[in-house]
Amino acid sequence: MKGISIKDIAKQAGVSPTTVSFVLNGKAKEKRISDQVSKKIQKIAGKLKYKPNQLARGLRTGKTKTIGLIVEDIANSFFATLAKVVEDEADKFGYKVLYGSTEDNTEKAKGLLEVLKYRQVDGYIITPTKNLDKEIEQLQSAGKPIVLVDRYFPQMPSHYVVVDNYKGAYDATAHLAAQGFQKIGIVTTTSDQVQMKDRLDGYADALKDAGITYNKTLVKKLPFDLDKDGSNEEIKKFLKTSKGLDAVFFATNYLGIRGIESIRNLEWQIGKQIGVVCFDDHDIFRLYTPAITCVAQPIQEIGQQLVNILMKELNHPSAALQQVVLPLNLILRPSSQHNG
Amino acid sequence: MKGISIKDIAKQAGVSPTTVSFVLNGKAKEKRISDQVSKKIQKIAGKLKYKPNQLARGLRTGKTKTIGLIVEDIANSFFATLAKVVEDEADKFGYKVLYGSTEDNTEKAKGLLEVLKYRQVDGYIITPTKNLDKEIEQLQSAGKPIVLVDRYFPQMPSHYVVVDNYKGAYDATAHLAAQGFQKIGIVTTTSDQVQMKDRLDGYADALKDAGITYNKTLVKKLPFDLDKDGSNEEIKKFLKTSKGLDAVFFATNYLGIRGIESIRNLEWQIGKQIGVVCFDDHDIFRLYTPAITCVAQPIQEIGQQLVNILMKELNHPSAALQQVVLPLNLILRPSSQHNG
DNA sequence: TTTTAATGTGATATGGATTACAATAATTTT
DNA sequence: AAAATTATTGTAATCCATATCACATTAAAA
Repeated sequence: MKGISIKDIAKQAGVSPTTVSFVLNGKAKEKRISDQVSKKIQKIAGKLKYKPNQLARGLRTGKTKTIGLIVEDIANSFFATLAKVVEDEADKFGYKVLYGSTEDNTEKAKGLLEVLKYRQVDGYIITPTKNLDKEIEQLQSAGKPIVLVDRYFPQMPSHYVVVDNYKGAYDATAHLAAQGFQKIGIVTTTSDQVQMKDRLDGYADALKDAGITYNKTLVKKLPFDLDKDGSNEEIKKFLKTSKGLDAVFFATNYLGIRGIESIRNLEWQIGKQIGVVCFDDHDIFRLYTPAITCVAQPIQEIGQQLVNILMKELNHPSAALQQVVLPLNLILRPSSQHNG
Repeated sequence: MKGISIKDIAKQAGVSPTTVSFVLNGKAKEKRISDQVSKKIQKIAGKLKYKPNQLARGLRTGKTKTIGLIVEDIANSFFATLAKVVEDEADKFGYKVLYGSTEDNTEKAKGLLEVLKYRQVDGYIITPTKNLDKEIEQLQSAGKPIVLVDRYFPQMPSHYVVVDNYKGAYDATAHLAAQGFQKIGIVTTTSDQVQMKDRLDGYADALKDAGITYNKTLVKKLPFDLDKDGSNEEIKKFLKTSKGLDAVFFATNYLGIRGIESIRNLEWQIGKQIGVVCFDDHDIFRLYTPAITCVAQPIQEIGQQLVNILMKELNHPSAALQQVVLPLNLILRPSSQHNG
């Protein structure tokens, strides 16, 4: 029932707890513990299957070997997959993960940060919400390593791993234009954070470069917390009232999923009546008929980079900012073929 | 940088740490601390924004206010959604969640249990793998509350929250039969754990009750760790070589997703050439053309029950076993309409 | 031979909260 | 007025690992 403590080992080995601690923490050489004693302690620890009490160790050292993962929504396939990668990678370093979803709500995010803070996680991987920069800066200046993901604050120095949202959106839109679509709309979120802003900019610039005039009425913004049915209504209304609209770019995976549903409700033929491209891949996009062209994020790579950067910062904090922008992959499928 | 400790409050209030502890833990009355002192302490604690150090508290009390969540695969939408519900529910009680994925691998599961154990989580929610019963029993007899989910060990007493797999599979299969399908196959996993066994039994009994002979060659079992491409090959082979097969029941959501992909690769028309029903709902099933009939799990309810039972056991351990079997909901869609 | 240095290990304080027990002051009882 | 209660609060031990400093012993250097 009770755990084996360092004292138990010390008693059995006939040495002091200090010596045991040194040996088990690999400081035997440094602290000049004799090989004899060292081996004896190792052996006893092995026999008793000693596992250090992480609470006690954490209390003393201030390190909990735990990282906090704050995502927008763990139920979203992108973040769920990311969580899995992060879990696996962190495990390689002996770290566990405490997670939380913000629902894109700043108050909820602040709450999560606070809980994680007084649970003393060693470092954070955060998908920040709007206005979370102050809290993040506070943590940073308290010496806590933080790596942002999916988005960041342009005016605030920080480590981050993001994707090239601008280019992704640009490529997606340019592709639609190249296919001959003329009136290309975008369904995005009301968020004015950098990742959405970049996507919108990419969309706008691609239009411009294709000689198509940017038309404000073809930009539909939906709030994150609008539910499925509400979104569907809004999207349907947008599609119906945008006369001549022949293609849409959905700026997130869940908007894409809702978009497909809306288009289906309207009984429009994707590919024939309306071209579709979506940001972020998803099983649905691959399997839908017709399959949906998308801009795929390298989730595996994102997760690995996140954890690697965090571990580096935990072990050898450096002044240099690690800012990674990963390329996206435009996957062509029938949904964006004109007259397909 | 440093946190506010109980000592800081004690100093400011001019009392001992003991008194502060009593007051902040709501034991003021019980320990007969005067209202005056009590209020003063509360006020100071509020002003300093005191947050107890969970490590220290955990070390002393043995309670970490953390629960371990072990799922099969956090990237799977069912488990991801469940994780979110569990997170939200646990939060209501002030608990945080440490999670891990087993990949249906017993060794990995054992590793997770061990890590969670020496991290001293207070309780567990576990999707057990095969042969994990011994480890679970050990934890139970060490007094750790455990609630199993999705599956359990029939010969081992434990708390659990599962769904009525037998009836779900029965209803799904019976529905196919009622629609006039004659040669109904099932694609399931090689797992012989109870949830899969029940699904297979439900399938078999429904066939029998419909006067259809159970045909062993119409049962295709795939190992969990077979990758997407491998599964697709196997499923295609199965579909092609089962002469006269006119409907399939996929026993898990990921098998269903792969099944749809396989059928699509074969260029068969779901609904027309082959009826399809799947266990577990998914965005894809709702949106696919034709939409896929499925047996939907009440994820919200599952998560709530899990956390509620766990909290009850954490606070007032009882001898009674909480064993919840939730009903499933057969959602009819075009994929299972004969000649549809 | 004496001093200095190296070697190997232990005693103790620390981190922060909880709790068994002790202690003091205030009140009531006899 | 002395004794017995009761009301309030404090002291110190505890959970366990770790870091600092100290100490004893032996070997090397002066």
